[in-house]
Amino acid sequence: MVSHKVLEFGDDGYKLPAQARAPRSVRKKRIYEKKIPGDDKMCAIDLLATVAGSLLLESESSVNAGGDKCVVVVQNTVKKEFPAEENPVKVALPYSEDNPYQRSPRLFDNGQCGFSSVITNPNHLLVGDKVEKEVQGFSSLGGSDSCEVRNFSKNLNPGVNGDVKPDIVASIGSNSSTEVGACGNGSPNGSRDDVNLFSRNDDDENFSGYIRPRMNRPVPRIGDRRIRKILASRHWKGDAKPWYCSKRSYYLHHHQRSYPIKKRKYFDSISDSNSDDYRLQGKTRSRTISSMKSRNASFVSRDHRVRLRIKSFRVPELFIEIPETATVGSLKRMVMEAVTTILGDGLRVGLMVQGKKVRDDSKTLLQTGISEENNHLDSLGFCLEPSLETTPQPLSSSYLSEHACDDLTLCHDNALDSSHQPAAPSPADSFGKLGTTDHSRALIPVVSAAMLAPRPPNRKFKRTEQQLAAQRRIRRPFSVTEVEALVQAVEHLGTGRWRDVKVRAFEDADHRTYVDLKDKWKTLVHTARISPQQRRGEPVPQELLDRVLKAHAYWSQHLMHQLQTEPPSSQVEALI
DNA sequence: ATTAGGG
DNA sequence: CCCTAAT
Repeated sequence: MVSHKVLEFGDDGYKLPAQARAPRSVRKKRIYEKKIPGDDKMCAIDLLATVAGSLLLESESSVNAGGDKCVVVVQNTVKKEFPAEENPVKVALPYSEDNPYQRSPRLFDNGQCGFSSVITNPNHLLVGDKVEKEVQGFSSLGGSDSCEVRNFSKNLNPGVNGDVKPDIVASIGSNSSTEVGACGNGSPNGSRDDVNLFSRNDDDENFSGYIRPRMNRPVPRIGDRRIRKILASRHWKGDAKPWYCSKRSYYLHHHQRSYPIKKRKYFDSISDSNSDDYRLQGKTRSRTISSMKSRNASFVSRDHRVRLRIKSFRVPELFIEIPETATVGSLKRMVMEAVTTILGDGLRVGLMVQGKKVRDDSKTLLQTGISEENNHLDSLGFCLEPSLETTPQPLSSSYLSEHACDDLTLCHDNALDSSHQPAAPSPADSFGKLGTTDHSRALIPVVSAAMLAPRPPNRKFKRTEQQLAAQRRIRRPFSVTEVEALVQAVEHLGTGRWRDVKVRAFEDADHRTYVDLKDKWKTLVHTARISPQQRRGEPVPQELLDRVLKAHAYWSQHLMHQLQTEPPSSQVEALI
């Protein structure tokens, strides 16, 4: 097995750090960014089967919560303290004497940092400290060996069938008391044995990536974009060779060293694979997804470098309150229906490595740190999140789903926080309850209108520098080749049509947005105006800088003509 | 979704 | 690169 751990640079000469930020969920996919169909989709049925299968009544206990009901804890949990007044449950629930759901058990979320749902008797309303108490009680059951990862964002409509938006973190491995990822630092080593993950070298492929500005080079159009890219890469490989070595050495000597110490760790942990390599992406991604499709799936395929075995997903912490007189069968049914409801709205998979969400689907596993050598398996975690595609429209829906991931991270930080400040709950997202119409049959989400209000910013969980850094897209200096392509495009299109510039010259460079190009042009103009001594980074040929100034001047004069039309080629020629 | 400009 | 305001 050969692992690419040595620093290497693609033909375009720069290294891509491991933690390139994925597009935030908020960010819309760029229109020119093609999606690979079915990529991050999971079959809800599979998930349901999976989760349902792994649903375990790990600790079961009767808690005298008053009346004739008993409470069952479905999973271990570490108690999260939080101020009662911030407990969303305290918000008055739409319950009244004539509430149609009164006669039915209901299930709701207590608003803890993560998922926790309770099925209570009718007429029983948990409020503030009450919930706090019960939670405390449960936590003792779970012991200290487990930190349950949970986050269950619900979007519920008052009084009617609503949407349940689960954000479930699944555990990897068979150690049922160990959670990995989001909240889970409880048992750092617990999952190791249960996650098989190793890499092998693929002889057939090399993983250098190539930025390939299209410039005027026609690319053979084949249906599959990826294929096209592969061809493009190979095509360029030859062209790029001549300057590969010098580029590489340049970056070794200058760029790597010039990186802030803080960031340099990236380099150490990155694999050699360049994230610009399109070839790698489909493979690893689909592998990860598919491996999660079946419970206890084992992957023994030799065709992939990384093999993951995910024993099962785990449902979030789940509290159930049910009358003692209820039958075991009804309890089972209730749990099943609850899970079904949770999963009903469609899910997608989230990946966490060392407590940090990996949002960028285009990152390779190696870049993410998922490799045999540099594995972070201790903190490798998958979670189920509300599927954005399937996400229903109701008001808070988008809000909740957008922040579901953040909550996980926040939970994690809190779990790690020794000071253990009262964990501010996420008032809105974790709050909700499920009711049943006819005696533990269909679960009907119910929610108060207060839930629909946007969640106030949580100051206690201000994003840390690290988090912000992780969010930030990685810096990718423009290569001379790219600059050349950019200059040429601007010469033709002007400085106000960055979208066109993007399509024209950088369509295949997915990491270059038109904003990036615009910004680069801005800096290019600036660079061209300052003395060579003040310039930093890879030197841009003076010839190009001259063209930059020339084009900039030209288009400054011809703003009116910039509408839609290119200047006569003669002028362009003259421009160049 | 794009553009423009400040940070 | 990020973030925003304005289109």
